[in-house]
Amino acid sequence: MGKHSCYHKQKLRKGLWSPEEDEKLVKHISQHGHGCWSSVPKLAGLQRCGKSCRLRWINYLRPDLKRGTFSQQEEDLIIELHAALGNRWSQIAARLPGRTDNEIKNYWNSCLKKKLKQSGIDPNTHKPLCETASRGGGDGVKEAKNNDNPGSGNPDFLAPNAVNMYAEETLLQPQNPGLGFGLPSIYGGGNGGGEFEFDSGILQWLELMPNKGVQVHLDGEPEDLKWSEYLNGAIAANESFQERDIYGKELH
DNA sequence: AATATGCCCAACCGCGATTCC
DNA sequence: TGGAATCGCGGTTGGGCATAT
Repeated sequence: MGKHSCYHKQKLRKGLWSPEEDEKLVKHISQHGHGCWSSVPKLAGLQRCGKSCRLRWINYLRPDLKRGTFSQQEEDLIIELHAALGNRWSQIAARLPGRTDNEIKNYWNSCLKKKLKQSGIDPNTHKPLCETASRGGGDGVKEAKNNDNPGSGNPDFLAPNAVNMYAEETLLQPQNPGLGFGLPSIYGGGNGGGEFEFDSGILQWLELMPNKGVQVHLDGEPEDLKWSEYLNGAIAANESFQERDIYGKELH
């Protein structure tokens, strides 16, 4: 079978780190850098494996970590990035300074997924739940493995009705030269809105995202909302989502 | 007040990718 | 060039805390 775990090699400590261990690790890395992780525990005087030391440093001890609750902007960005990248937590984390992939992954699994579901959106596909349910979709991480991530090349990735993600045109101007493709539309749909398309410029593209919003159509009039505002509205309108749109307007 | 249940999050595990020798 | 060592990622687990009963 697979490679055996480093924890089996010798009597190494497992579980939560003590303040003393943290102190040793921080002291060692601040003085010498981490170098080769497998040699860190020995040099730092720790009964841990290198892998555990690396994880502890990256997820908890690094001085540039932000910690604390996620801001609304961060939350928006995670949702947007997840829609584009799927469960590529390290890539998502790279776009959120001071946050770790583990932290984002946990936040997604414990909080954002739930929030999206409450708003009637499948957190795996970012499609309306009624749509995914009709295709025999369900829940859970397992599905994410089935190449069902949006942004991982699924050509079938369509959008919730009446919701258009848009990028403000101004963002496509001077500071972002060289973008050779049109306005992105994660959630196309509505009146013939776009399919989910992007090319290798996806990361450049995502740099435009923070000011992007959601366009909802109320009584035929488009209204621009921030993604977070859309989500909150959607959650409030949760109960009738299947029959009505997020603001209670009947579908069909 | 005691117990059960649910949730959050730090840490572990397994595996593919990359680097080293 | 191939095998071993190491790194890094994403999924999963389990301990501890909060809330419900």
